Amino acid sequence: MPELAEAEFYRKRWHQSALPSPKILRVHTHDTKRLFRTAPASALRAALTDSTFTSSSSAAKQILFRFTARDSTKLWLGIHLGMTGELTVAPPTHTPGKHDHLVLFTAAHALVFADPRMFGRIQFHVGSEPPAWWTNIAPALLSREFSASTVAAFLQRRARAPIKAVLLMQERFPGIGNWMADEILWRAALHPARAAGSLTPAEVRTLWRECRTVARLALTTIAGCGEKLPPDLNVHIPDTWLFNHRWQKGGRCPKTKKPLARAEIGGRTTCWSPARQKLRPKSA
DNA sequence: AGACATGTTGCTCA
DNA sequence: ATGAGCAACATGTC
Repeated sequence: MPELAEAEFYRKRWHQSALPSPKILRVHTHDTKRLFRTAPASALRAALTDSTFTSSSSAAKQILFRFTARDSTKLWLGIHLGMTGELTVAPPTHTPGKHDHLVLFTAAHALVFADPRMFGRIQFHVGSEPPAWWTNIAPALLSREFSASTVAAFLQRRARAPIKAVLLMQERFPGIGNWMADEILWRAALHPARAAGSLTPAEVRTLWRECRTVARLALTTIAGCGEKLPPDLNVHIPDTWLFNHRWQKGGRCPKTKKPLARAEIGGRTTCWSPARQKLRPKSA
């Protein structure tokens, strides 16, 4: 389920387990074609073995783990979880399963990247400077650079596409995925099929604000505050969000209590509240 | 059995 | 050249 906040959740999970015992003793890889399409698995195994975990970050849907090799070379491991990727922690005796495509063994743990559908991606870089695949990620939703005017300009450029499709474009809305996009549009009271260019300046500003609010709420709710992690995903989402109702049969809008609608918009299944999100902008 | 899945990419057409 | 739409990727679940 990896969008922005889930990526951060999984990053913390690996980070907390790796930190006390940071030496990588052994590296296991499984699929070496699809997931490692930009990073040869053999080179990655050779470089990471006997390296030391140092730090980690997440940005958008991507997770970065930094290591230092024995000769003090810096190593950058990038993981994109795709649709079904997960980072878990197992005992050091863990026997990798069918979908465990990358496993890092320390003295205390096995750090497991599992991805049944293999839509994820593993990237790897050696060198003192951060790689382009990390630095090229668009400015975060919660950064200053993600401004209302930047959003407005982007919506103009994508004027004829449905706003739902535009919110999924990582080049401007890094980390937003299907559920976040629906949550944002629902809070902003904007119909997902509205053409991006049809939004009034006030609507654009509301959309911008709700992008930031949902990003902030998702991060604190799902990835937890500080270093305290919720035990599982999905447990702490309040019923006041659209999230808990969007896939339910006969689901109702938590604000209007009216039935939710579902249709394919922008190539993805979309859920919205017709009583709240109108196709035509309200006439003034 | 068949529909569907919280993502990206590469192709076609306008 | 740029943007919009869609099939493809690979596998599991309801």
